[in-house]
Amino acid sequence: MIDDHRQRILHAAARVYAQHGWRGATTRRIAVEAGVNEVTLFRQFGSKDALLDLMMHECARVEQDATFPQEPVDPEQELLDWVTVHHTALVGMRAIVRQMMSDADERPDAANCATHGPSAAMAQVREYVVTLRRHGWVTESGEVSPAEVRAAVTMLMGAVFADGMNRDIMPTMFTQSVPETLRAYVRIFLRGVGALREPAHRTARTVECDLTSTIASV
Amino acid sequence: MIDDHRQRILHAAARVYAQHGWRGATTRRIAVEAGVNEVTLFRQFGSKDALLDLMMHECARVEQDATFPQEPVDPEQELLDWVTVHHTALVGMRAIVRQMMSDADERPDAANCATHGPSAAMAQVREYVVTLRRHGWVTESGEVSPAEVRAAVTMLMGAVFADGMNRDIMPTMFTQSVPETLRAYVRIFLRGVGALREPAHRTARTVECDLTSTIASV
DNA sequence: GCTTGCGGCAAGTATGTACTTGCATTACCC
DNA sequence: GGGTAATGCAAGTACATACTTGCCGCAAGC
Repeated sequence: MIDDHRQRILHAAARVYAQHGWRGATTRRIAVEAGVNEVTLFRQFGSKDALLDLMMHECARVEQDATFPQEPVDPEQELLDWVTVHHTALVGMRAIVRQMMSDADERPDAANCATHGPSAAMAQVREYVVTLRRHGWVTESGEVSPAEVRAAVTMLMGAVFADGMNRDIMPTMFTQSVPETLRAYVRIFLRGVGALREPAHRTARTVECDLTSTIASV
Repeated sequence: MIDDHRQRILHAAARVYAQHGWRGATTRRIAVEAGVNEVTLFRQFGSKDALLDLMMHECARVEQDATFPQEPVDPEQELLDWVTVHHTALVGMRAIVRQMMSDADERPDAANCATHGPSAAMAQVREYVVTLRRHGWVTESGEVSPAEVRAAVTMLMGAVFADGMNRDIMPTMFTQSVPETLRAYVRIFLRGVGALREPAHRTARTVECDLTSTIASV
């Protein structure tokens, strides 16, 4: 197959780029990594820049298949599952994302590629929060402003992003395991947006924010 | 002054490195940026690697002077002030931090340098949370586990980090202004750790997590 | 069987980069 | 005024990188 070579080169380019960045991803290194002759690389893609541009666009086309249910049943678990999928994906791509972020100045395409995934994910969570509200899981009363709900989504995404990106190089900042931490992120997020254990219109129960103990103490 | 030259070169190296990374920070570019002859650079520092290593260590020595009060009075405002200082500092350093994170693989020193600041900041917040608890601002009852409090600190730091690092290249993820967003982060954090509006031992009042409306509805 | 296209191989070109050397200039200290 | 140390300048060395060219082998299609 002809495309076999092209794919192998593209994947090799991604690996080398993830490790060494744009300048460090030399045609020689990519060729060695792909197990092909360096000249083949130029014959197939024209130039190093064209190859790396193509690699980046292919990279941006990768789609997440994590979705939220139309009808929320257990928000904490659903959010945790979703966050776990994205965290795992991010950890797998963190090296390449780091390179893209540092190359964003000189290669605008890199920024676009790195931005694509997170933006789509963000939109998903925002939509899920709307669903939660529609189903009565998120309180509508003035206690939590809509602006704060939006910021909460940003906060959750930012925390997951920072966790996935930095956990390996800043071990002192992450003393707990990934699942434990992610669950805490989700719980704090839900508490932050005033999500209830049960939809408000079904049963008027206590707030997730552990009203039980508080009310008991009052 | 002799050191005038050294300082100018070091600062120029930092600027060039922030924009182009290790490989892109060529001795020629640094020399032009510093307004000195390229040879001077070698005579002063020996080699490019020695110069950049020194620059990084100087960079890591920069200390934050933001502190928390011994006696918390208004946790939301105190945290907001602190977070704002760090966010501003991070935004000012985001270019160089991005480069350090992507160079972490090849230059371990870069990782150390980039890690130093955040680690110290993290420790400060952790300590402040302990202070809050000691002064009765953070509930001790089982509603929020200590593990979750620790994760909340990580979450807050991660969100601030991600905000400072990504706001410029992912504008779609940040629809609100910086002060607005930071305040929301802090409020969600406080709600997440179960911080009260008033210390528990002074007045048994409602929880920040808007118990007022909830209790009223019960 | 012959063409056609693709890939490997060897060599070469042009440019950039790190770093060196030798010499002239300048400024400061005694 | 002379010695000394730092700097600028011009040139050069050694190596890496992006990219080209020409030749050869090979496998598939007609």
